[in-house]
Amino acid sequence: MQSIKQVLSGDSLDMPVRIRGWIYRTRSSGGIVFAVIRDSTGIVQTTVKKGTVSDGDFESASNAGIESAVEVQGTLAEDNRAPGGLEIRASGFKVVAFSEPFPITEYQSTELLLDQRHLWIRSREQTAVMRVKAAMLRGGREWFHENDYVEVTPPMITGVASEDSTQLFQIKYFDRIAFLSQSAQFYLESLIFSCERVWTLTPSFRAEKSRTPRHLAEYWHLEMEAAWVDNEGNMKVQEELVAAMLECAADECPAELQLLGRDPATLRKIAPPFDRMPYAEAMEYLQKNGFDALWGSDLGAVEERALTKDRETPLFIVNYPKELKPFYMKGNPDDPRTYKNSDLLAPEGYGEIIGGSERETDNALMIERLKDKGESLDNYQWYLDLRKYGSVPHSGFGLGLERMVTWVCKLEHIRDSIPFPRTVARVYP
RNA sequence: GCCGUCGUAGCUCAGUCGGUAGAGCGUCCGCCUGUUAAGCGGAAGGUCAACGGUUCGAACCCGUUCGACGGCGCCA
Repeated sequence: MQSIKQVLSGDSLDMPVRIRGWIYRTRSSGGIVFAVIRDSTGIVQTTVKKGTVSDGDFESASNAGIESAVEVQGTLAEDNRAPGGLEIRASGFKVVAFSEPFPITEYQSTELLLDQRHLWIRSREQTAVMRVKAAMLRGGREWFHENDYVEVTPPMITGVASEDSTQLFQIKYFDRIAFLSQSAQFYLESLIFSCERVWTLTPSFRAEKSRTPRHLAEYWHLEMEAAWVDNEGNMKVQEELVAAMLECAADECPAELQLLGRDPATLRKIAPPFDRMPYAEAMEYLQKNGFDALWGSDLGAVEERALTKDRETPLFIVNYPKELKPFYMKGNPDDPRTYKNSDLLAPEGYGEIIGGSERETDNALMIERLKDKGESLDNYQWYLDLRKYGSVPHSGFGLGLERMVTWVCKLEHIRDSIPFPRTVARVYP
């Protein structure tokens, strides 16, 4: 048994081959059936002629509809009438399982594709996205390994909010209430005192009622935290990691990227260092371009698009005003109105993919900020402990994996970057 | 939370002025030995999202509800 990719790329011409997979398209013309077969690696046309195969096999081929599981043996032949110029001329055609009429046909609405998600993920586009995502993850994991980071496993059930607590999913936890994690950051910060450099990949849950092409209620969060690293060092990690993920995707999935409309060469060109633009400068740029960009206002989707739509490489926006960011970021001595933090914006207008900062080490400052926000200190006691016992400068960030995939795969909506998207309006299938 | 669009055959949609419900694709049957999500002939397939109202008469006008999608804000 061979994969379709092996059959098409090897030296199988005029040789006997055997494949198995699912019928992708089928047409018949009396005594000849054209069945295009799909497996996880590609598609190829097979031709089944009456008289060339057994009558039973011919009847099977005639009756098998789209998505029927089949096993075909035959000879690979060159033929310019075949899509792609190669086809398998069958000597045997076995149906492993006939398919009922497939619900997804030529015309599809968004609603149908979401309702039939468990079937739609068989599509070539979705398959390509999954492979690109896997390659990106492998590139990232290897980069962390080569740079002496320890992969750790924080909890996903938590009793404390690291962001706005209205955005947490509540769960029943025995006889009390707990929350689904929206960030592993506090746990990673705890772990740097032993491992020094840690990273993790976990699901994060956000109960924001966001209805946009950039939000999921459940997404995969790639987070890193490292001791002895300042904000600039934090950005170096980000750009090297992103470049490593892009390189692996370009190396392992050139065909998948092409299918999705992404030229792998544009990814290979992206190398550190990425441009750094202070928040203040970004606001000036926006004002010159007709935006009402006042100091202290956040960058919305439109602003992020304006800043990056003509760029081919990601852009760091650094030193945001304190009122826009959470309490645990390190103050910026060069401009006390701001933090030592960065957001990384994807190019081509795809928006924010990473948020990170150097962390505050002064408990008094953090307590003051929490009180200003009206937060109860009780939830943060263990976190504040971390600054009492040998606190060190440290930094970290969180990367929204699906946001990065959306950019890399040129997707219109983040839901296509994950097989079973969880959004405000949908938990099925 | 706010703004907007849409619910008609399995799917994608049309449906004029309020007057007995339409097409293409898919399915089923028949024909076809080079098709490119083929072609030709035939058949089956409908709670017009739900409920209420106006009217002699409602897919169409009005109201309510439900569902889906698009956008904003917030975030990764």
